[in-house]
Amino acid sequence: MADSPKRQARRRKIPEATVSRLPIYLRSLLEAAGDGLPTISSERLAELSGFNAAKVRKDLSYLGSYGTRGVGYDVEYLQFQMSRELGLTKDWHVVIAGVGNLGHALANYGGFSERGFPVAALVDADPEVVGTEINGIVVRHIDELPAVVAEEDISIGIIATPASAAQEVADRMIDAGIRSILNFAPTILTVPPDVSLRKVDLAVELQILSFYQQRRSGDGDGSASSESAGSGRGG
Amino acid sequence: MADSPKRQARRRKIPEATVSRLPIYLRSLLEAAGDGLPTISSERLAELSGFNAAKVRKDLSYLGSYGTRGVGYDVEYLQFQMSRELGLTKDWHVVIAGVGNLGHALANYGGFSERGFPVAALVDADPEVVGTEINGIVVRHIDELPAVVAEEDISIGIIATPASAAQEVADRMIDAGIRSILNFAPTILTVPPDVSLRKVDLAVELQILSFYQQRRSGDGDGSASSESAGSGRGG
DNA sequence: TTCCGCTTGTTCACGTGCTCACAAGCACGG
DNA sequence: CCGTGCTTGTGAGCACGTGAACAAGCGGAA
Repeated sequence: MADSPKRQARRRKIPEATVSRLPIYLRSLLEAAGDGLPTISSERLAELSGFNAAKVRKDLSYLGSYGTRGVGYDVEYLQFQMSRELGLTKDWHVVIAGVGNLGHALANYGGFSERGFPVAALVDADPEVVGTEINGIVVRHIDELPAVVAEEDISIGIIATPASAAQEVADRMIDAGIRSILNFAPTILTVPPDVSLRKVDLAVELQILSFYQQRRSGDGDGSASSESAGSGRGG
Repeated sequence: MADSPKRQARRRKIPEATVSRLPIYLRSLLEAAGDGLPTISSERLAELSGFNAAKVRKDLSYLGSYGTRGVGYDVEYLQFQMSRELGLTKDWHVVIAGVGNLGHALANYGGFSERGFPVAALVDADPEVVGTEINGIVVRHIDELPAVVAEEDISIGIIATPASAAQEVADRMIDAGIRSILNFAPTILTVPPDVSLRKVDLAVELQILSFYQQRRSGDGDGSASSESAGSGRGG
């Protein structure tokens, strides 16, 4: 399907805040598709995704004019366009570095493959675990990373090592050609500007919750709503 | 130690973006404490935490004037004040709902207790797993949640169930008196405004990485750095 | 005491993101 | 064909977060 030349706004830069919401919209569309309705309004999509309708419309407008006024958005078509934009038309192979508690769980977690991110390899530095098999994948030594990346066509690296090893693992991943890294280790990583880095720190999330709970207990103040998606719509 | 009455800016509301960075600063301070230096400059703290010095100073100023011009911040004192502000002077007991792959891993993950969030209870709906023991904790049935919360003095709930069960589990947690929830299920939860909700969606993080990688491959454009907190930061 | 170097705390200007409000535009009925 | 109802797409104003720049202020040296 060629680009419809209606508007030239296509392919312009999409705000970071919008990008972080696109996956939520996509998930909501999948839900909506189950209802059998051919189209969906921005208001309904807002309900499903936990944002407000105006934000939904503005976000979707960055992708192009895929809606029909008076009707809504074609569910299937929007789903396709969004998948394409997010690069989900192909699978992205993932390597997990560090097969401790967390790495082990991630390797067994089915949610990745389901959503197009199959775990294709596991690496670790401990000779004790190298060679063991998890969920059908044999753990290899981290020294073999460049070979593993090439063989398995890896694009994304997940760091699930202790904090002390994280930076070195990141460096090795980058050397091996990986340009997208998801870091679970509770430490700050430094990467070149052409590498995308995101981090998930479980303890930090709990500490943020702790802050607001503390405030609520201490003050008589009631403002404690957190952030994105899901904060209470009192309805 | 009573509040110094120098400035009345104490106890003012702290921006959400700043709150999400406080745990990072605190972690950096712990690192810095290992160096033995009694004080730390905003520049050094910026280096350790991955932000810039101006942001660090502004963030810290929300907590009060705890620095000394020409010298820096007293590491130990700042650490104490920040812990107090984050509510980390006491342990917060956590219950994990859903003992599947992820819940199991979280229960075994030592990082929580270490940082003041001991996992005090596990609940599940599956009679098959109720009664089994994980990391010294016996899994109880989710119907017992109110009793569990009372007995173990639980303040924070972690949802590690399938998406389909997440909303009901959240409702039950709130009924049981929990006011802080961390959601790992890939779905939008609705909670009353007096409940804090944060979410971690692993697949979403990968999809965001996928977006930037896709862009880099497709376009000749090289802008892809991320580094949000949790929204997100985001961060 | 006075001067000097250093680092904080704060102010200001800017950019990004969010919300509101409404014109544009499509489908459908008469 | 034309009017009506409904929903998108977008422009403008506003709130929030960020970065640079600088005055305020502390400690130490002379």
